[in-house]
Amino acid sequence: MPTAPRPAALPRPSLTERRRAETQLEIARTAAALFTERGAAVTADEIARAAGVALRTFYRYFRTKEDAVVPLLAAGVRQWIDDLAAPAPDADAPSVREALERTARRSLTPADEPAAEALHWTRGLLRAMPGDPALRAVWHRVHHDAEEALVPVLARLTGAPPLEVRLAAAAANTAMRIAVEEWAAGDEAPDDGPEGPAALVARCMRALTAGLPQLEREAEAGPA
Amino acid sequence: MPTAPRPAALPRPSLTERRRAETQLEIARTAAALFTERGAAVTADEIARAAGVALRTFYRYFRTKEDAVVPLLAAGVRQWIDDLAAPAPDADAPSVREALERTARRSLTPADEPAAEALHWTRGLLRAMPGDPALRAVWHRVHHDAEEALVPVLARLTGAPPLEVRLAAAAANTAMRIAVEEWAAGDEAPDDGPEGPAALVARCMRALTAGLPQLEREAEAGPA
DNA sequence: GCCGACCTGGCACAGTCTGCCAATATCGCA
DNA sequence: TGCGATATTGGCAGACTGTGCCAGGTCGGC
Repeated sequence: MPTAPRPAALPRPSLTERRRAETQLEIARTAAALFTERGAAVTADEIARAAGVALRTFYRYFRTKEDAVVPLLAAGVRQWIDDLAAPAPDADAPSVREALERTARRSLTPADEPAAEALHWTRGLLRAMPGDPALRAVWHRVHHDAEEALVPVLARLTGAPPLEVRLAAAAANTAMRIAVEEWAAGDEAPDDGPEGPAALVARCMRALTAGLPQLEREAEAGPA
Repeated sequence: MPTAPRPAALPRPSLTERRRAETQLEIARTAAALFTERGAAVTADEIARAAGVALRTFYRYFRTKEDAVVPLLAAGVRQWIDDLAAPAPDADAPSVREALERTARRSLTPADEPAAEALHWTRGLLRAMPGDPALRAVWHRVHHDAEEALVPVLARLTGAPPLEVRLAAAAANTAMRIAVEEWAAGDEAPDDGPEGPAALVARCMRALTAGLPQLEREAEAGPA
């Protein structure tokens, strides 16, 4: 994860560090813009030039061409998990399911400009994915990492045995992924419609953590 | 999907076709062997030479280097979905959940040599994945395709609305993925131990489709 | 025996990604 | 203010990936 995990107590990220972060974000933005409009056809050199850096520099910021969009795609998920991991300040402890749903909602309701921007680019990139397998691979890698990061958090929150924790992490992560995918596939013009991503993720989270009653009904055999 | 979808009613796959399939499987085996022992370091040229074909020929069978192992990784999943899609012959229609669990079990209980071999290589490849992101990407791509293939099948079986169907497909697919991953991570010497993949997938499927009660319990806040 | 379809291999080439070195900017310290 | 330590940047060479193109070989039908 390229986003620096600095101790959060330093008011001065050392100026050089800030420039670095700014450069990285600038490359990410450029890459996202190019990918959304031309798909897999864009070359690493193009991204680098458009972002105003040399090709060699680009590869110092990102290991692969597609990695350039990871900061944008991972922003929401990262905030979600961090939020979930933070001990609830004053709210009396709800069930873990409620905590998952609440934090997921919050992570999909952009609070500041960067969050809104990341969500916007995520939508654009998701729409470009059907035609670009490599881009889809990044999306799945982001969620694979999220699933792994979710495990220790849920282990602490539930105290359940390892396999159950993994399944819970996978279920929660899947709810988040599908909610965002479905939202991005929809065609509401502005970024927030009647069925925004936050509302969707709540429905998905509830369905996946509370069980899928549709599967228990007797199978109504259709025609051959 | 490289595996040819021929009509199943032809006893003669045309000899040339058989040679082709044999060559493809041979390349896949070779690639799996090399990947399991040396990880991402193997080159496409090595795989091709070891399989006895030219580099150019290798790329006629597979679009990318890692794609070479897809026939092995996808075999089980493919059989699972086909089995689920086939109308139950004589058994009285159980719930969809039971059908999912039963077919999943069956797909992880190798019936013939090729199935056992695919499972064996899958295990080896999964163990090589932590050190090889590209290999992990193939694994996730296989499961992404499986999730998509599952949607129409579950739509027919349940008659549920689109979003619920997608969630059910994702849940079932996740159960399968995690069961195999956990089985591969275990250290039972032979291919089948006390907790084989079939038993594991049954547990995972039940947990993910019937709900996760652990998440509903009050969160027992641990120490800060 | 000839012809067309297909598989195969070799070659050239654009693109990806890395190692190495020189030039430049920044920071800490005297 | 000036100097050395450190870090960022860019250019270049090179291995590897993946594709288009063309030539040679095999198998089938006419």
